[in-house]
Amino acid sequence: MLSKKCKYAIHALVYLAEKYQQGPVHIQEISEKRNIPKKFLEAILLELRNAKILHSKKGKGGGYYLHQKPSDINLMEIIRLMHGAIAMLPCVSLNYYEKCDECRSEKTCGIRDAFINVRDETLQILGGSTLDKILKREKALGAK
Amino acid sequence: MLSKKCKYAIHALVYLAEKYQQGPVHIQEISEKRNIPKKFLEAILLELRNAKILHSKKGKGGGYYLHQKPSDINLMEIIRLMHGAIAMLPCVSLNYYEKCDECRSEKTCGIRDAFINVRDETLQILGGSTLDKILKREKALGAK
DNA sequence: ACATTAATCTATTAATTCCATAGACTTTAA
DNA sequence: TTAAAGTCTATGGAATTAATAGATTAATGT
Repeated sequence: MLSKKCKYAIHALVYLAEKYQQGPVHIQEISEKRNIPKKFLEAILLELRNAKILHSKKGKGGGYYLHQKPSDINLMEIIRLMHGAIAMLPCVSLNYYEKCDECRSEKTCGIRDAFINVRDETLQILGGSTLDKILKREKALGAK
Repeated sequence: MLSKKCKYAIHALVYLAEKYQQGPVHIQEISEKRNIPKKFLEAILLELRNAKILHSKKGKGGGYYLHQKPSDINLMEIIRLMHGAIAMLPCVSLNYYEKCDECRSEKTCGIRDAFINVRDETLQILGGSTLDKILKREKALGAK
């Protein structure tokens, strides 16, 4: 299951995608509109900013806004950044690889194979889920 | 990421599949051969037994053994039992459904769709990964 | 009947991760 | 120069996960 942090990040980014090219949006607004604890959201947005997904502007009239186009930001990268590995086992993770300490030999492990397939399918789907697609879908479903 | 408990369960079951129809195997042996803390393993095997995946026999010559054929036990059911939901969001889980409290409306949520696809692909793969296939693969890869 | 073997049950503790909040500091615009 | 808003550091609590300890129960062979 994804962490709250990660879900909050996705919701916040979708919200910002909706306001793309409309100037900075402040934390307070996102926090209220999407029911995310403000202080927690601060930390999340900061991290997204350090990852160059968001830009920010301090002071009056400041706030956060997307650094990239909504069509260039996808769920795969958001999840990797905010949650960590996407794979179900550390030993099949591309970005967060670690040796499974309960395994004897990766070469002869019959279990990894299935999890490699799961990983690849998952990356495929999440990598193709961009913010603009999510937004389009919400509009099609009638979200206000 | 899967919990250790779940990984231990998978390894123990593969070990027992290897000894299928060769009589009860005791906890101690599985624990030693697969580097699983004995006491922790006890609890795991007990749970698998309560779920009718294993049978047990007490006393001298006792131990655990598969209740079903290795071709009838797959990773999907093991994970659901030992780890919980397979979906990445509670609101798209088939067996552990819960409303996402940070979401406003499931009907108009543009995010769920991708996670439903991930879930379905994952179930497909894990559901087809049976103990006997895992064993065959290990033999093919040259595990002793 | 008895001793031994091995699973079962009940508690408890330790470690880790996750979620959330507090408060001081910095930058920017009006 | 004052108010608005992001930035940084630190901390606390809750929940979950991992592991251990000790007593009990059941089956088996002699």
